[in-house]
Amino acid sequence: MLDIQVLRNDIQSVEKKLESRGFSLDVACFQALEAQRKSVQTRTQELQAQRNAASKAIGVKKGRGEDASVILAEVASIGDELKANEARLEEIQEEMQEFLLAIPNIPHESVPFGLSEADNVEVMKWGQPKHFDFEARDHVSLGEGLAGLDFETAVKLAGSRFTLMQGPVARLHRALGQFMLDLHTGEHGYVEVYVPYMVNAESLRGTGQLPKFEEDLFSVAGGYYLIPTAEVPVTNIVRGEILSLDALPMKFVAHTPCFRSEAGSYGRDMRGMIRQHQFDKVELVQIVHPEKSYEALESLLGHAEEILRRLDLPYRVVSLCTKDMGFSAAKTYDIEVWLPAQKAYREISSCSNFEAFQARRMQARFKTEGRNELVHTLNGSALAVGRTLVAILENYQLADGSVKIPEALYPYMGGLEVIPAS
RNA sequence: GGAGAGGUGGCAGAGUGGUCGAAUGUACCUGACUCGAAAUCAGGCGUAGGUGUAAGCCUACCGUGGGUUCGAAUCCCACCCUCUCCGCCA
Repeated sequence: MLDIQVLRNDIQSVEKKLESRGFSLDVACFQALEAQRKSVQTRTQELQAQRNAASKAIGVKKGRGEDASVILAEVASIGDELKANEARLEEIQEEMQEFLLAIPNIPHESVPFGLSEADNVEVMKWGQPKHFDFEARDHVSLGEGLAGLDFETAVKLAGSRFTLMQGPVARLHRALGQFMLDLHTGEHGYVEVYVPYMVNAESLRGTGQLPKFEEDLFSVAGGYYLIPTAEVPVTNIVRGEILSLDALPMKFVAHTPCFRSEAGSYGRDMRGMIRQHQFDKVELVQIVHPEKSYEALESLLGHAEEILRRLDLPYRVVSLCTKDMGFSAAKTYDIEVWLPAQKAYREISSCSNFEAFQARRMQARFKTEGRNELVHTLNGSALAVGRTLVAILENYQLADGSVKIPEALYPYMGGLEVIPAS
């Protein structure tokens, strides 16, 4: 959510900045609402003050045993107008809230301008895409050859966009989650958290998934939603809190499944486990002082990259352009890993600084001299576990269809160094 | 699932229709005293919003949402949550 004061004072410049992400801000609507709000609110508060004064006077008179019928008659005449004004004010404020909740974040000045994915800017590249002296197979073919990935049975169990993993491949998947958690807690200073996999609507509003993107979520009985990312429960830890200055920065890591309806992506990535309704992810979240958030974004990105380096997987980092960024982000880096079968870099992590956008929705603040200030929030995948598994299968494949285990994972694989083709 | 108790400021804890945004204690901040500290004394100390150049003034908030009333922390209704006991369960 944007600061309403900024909209009041300088809506033109906000409009211009949002244009760069392809969002057209309805300035006239805002100004009309704001004008109404101002007059109705002023009048309402005036009437409330009158009523309060009269009620107080009645109390005083009655306390003395005097007659209060004159004032009572007076205050009765306020009643209807007050009620009407209060009701109207509430309507206007709700409308205003809805309006504000639907506005995306303003891109940071360092974000490249662009109107499509093609305008994303490559920031750096690490490692050499491997070439094989045989035709590289994709993870679906490899996984089935290892008796490790079974999409047909997953369809029977649940439907499309689910995976059944078995044997060493299932173990490799588990190993990856463990490896990532251990690295971030052991070397990068994150506190491991275990969180609910279902959350309420308020949490989703806090991080920006609601009210605009309900169709991307799975909702379940009882008013809960399955989390689309650990970002939601983890970031909402600080919702409604006023933190002490020395509590910052807070750094959390969580390994959770994520559930996404993938509405609107029919036909995209239907093959394999690139795009699933359920996938595991290790998520980093930082709650930081506003002056430190861009520093924090770079370090968080580095923490995610470190996983790929230790696994020796070639990748590149791109800075998303204005149009391609998510709703809540002020700046986003994607990390893309090399997939030999697709001969392309594919997204495996997304690291974003939300500045105060989520904090304002959540009312997450910290105490400074004299007043309370909104924190900045950041998060990033480090990494998407399923896609990392895909990357390992494809990058570590051997000519006979067996797959080597990255050395960093040996301790987690009980000595297994190669998953043999069956 | 059954029975009971309860949700008030950072914490503890009063307040059951009226000058209550809320006593008191404690924590915290400032000042005095002190060589310094402790103790003591004085003052300050919630959040959000409106309005104003400002000082300030005003409004809302006592789990949440409704209702009754001139007036609600206090009365009524619904919901949420916490605790205790019983049952069940990983």
